[in-house]
Amino acid sequence: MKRSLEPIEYKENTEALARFAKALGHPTRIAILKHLESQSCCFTGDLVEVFPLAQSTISQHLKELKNAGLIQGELKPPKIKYCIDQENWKIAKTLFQQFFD
Amino acid sequence: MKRSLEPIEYKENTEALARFAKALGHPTRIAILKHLESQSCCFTGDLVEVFPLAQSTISQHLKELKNAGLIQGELKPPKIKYCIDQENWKIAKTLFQQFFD
DNA sequence: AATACTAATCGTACATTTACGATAGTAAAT
DNA sequence: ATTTACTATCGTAAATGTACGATTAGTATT
Repeated sequence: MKRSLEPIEYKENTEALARFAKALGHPTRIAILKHLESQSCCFTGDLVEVFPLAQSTISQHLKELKNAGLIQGELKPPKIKYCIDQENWKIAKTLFQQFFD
Repeated sequence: MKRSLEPIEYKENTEALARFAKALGHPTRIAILKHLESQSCCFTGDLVEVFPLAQSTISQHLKELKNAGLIQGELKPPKIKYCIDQENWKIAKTLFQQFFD
């Protein structure tokens, strides 16, 4: 490829919205977030039982959601309790609201 | 890979939301949609002038947005006028609203 | 019929994503 | 100090995404 270096500069909100959207761009991650919303929190193991996916795959999806800032993990040894990151959740919500008018 | 065949079945709304989110998961496509919202409509050529991307790349992004149902193209020879697909736009808006409560 | 204009599609290269099993890490309990 | 329980990370394979230039296709206009 001859991918143009010096990547395009978009407005910060555009980049942020795209990042959130990308994180939401897989049904498993949507389902995980819905689950977190209803349960308010849960452990990795809970999800592994709910979804027919390998533990490592679930963990990978959780990592992406965490990187996007949509969830946060709290050490509850030997488990890890994942919750919605309320602050960023609100930001994402606002961005999508604004975007759709 | 040993990708598990027989893909997971999610609720229709979950799949739909993920599809929309995936289409929104790139800053260029967000920017294109914002442009369409402000102009209400535009031609492919307009976008090629606005973004420092090859014409084929823009066309590719438009195709994805069209496949996701977010935009629709109207033949206006020799150009093609793209507009937001209001019906699906409303559906997407509702899905995101519901998702974020 | 030939030309001009616009946009889609093709072919290609590299990056990223998604999935898996296997392994490593961490903290409590024995 | 070992063992146990849970989760992250590594390594890998295949699919998908993103970008480009070149080509093709479609629709007036000449």
